[in-house]
Amino acid sequence: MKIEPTKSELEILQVLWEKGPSTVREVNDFLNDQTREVQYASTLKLMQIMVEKKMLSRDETSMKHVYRVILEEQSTKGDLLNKFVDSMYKGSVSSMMMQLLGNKKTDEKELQAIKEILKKLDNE
Amino acid sequence: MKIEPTKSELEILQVLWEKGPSTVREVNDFLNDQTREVQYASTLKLMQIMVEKKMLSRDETSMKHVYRVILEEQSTKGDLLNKFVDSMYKGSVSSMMMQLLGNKKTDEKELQAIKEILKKLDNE
DNA sequence: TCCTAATTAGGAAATTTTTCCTACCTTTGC
DNA sequence: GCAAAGGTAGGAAAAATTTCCTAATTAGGA
Repeated sequence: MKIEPTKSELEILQVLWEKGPSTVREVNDFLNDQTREVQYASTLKLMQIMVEKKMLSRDETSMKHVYRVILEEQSTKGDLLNKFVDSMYKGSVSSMMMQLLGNKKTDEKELQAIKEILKKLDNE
Repeated sequence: MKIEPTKSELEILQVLWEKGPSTVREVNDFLNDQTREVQYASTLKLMQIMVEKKMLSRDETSMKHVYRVILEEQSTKGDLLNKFVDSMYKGSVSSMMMQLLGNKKTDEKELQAIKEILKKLDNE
C-alpha cells in the first residue's frame, strides 16, 4: 500500500483536509486565493485523476460533484513524514530536531509546546 | 535563491554528502548497492545535469572526473525541512512533533536525545 | 422557450524528469 | 602496437506530471 501524491495532488489534498468535502470550483478558488494561479480545467482534471487513483471519492448526485478525501489525513501525513525523515536524516528524529532548532526559526511558543508534548509522554 | 532538487537529484546529493567527492562510478555503485538499481549512463547524465544546474562541481583533471557538492548540506536540508513543515503543518513544528511521537515509531533513545537538545537550548 | 452561465469529460499538448543507447576517447595490459 | 576495459558526451526517447482547449451537458433566468 503505497501513497505518493505528487506535488500538485498534495496541494489539493491539503485543501480538502482543511475545508472538508468540496466542489472543484471551491478547491480551485481556494488554490487561486491562497496558493497559486491555476486554471479551473487543470484543477478539475487533476481531481478526476485523483478519483481514479482512489485518493478521492466523488458524489455525483448533483451536477456539481462533491469530492472528498479517502486518504486519511493523519496516517497520510505520518507516512510522508516518516519517508522524509528516513531519506533526509536516516530515520533519526533527533537529528532533524537539531536541524530545526539550529535553524533558529522555531519560536519560543513552539519550543514550549514541544516540551509539553514530551512531558506528557513521560507521564504515560 | 531557490533550490529544488528532484527526487533523483536528492539521491545523488545524499551519496555525495555522505561519502564526499566521488566519481560517477562510485556514486552509481553506491546507489545500486544501497538504494536501487540504476544504469551507469543514467547516473552519469544526471550528475552532468546537476553540474549545469550548479548543484555540483567537477574536477576534470584526470579522466575519471570527480564530482563534489556545491550545495551545503546543512542549509540545503534545512531549506527542504522548512518547506516540508510549512506545506504539511503550516509551519508548526510542534504539530509535526505530535505527529511523530503519536506515531510511536520514535524510540526511547531518540526521545532522550531530543530532551537533551531542548535542555541545552534552555541553558543559552 | 431560449439564451447564457456553469460544469463535466475527453483529449492533446507542454513540461519536467528519468532513463539509457551509442559513438567516441583514454588508459591499461599483453 | 593493439585490443579490451572503462570513461565521457550527446541525443533521443520514455515516463511522469501538469496544463488547458474544446465539445457536450445541465441548470437557471428572462
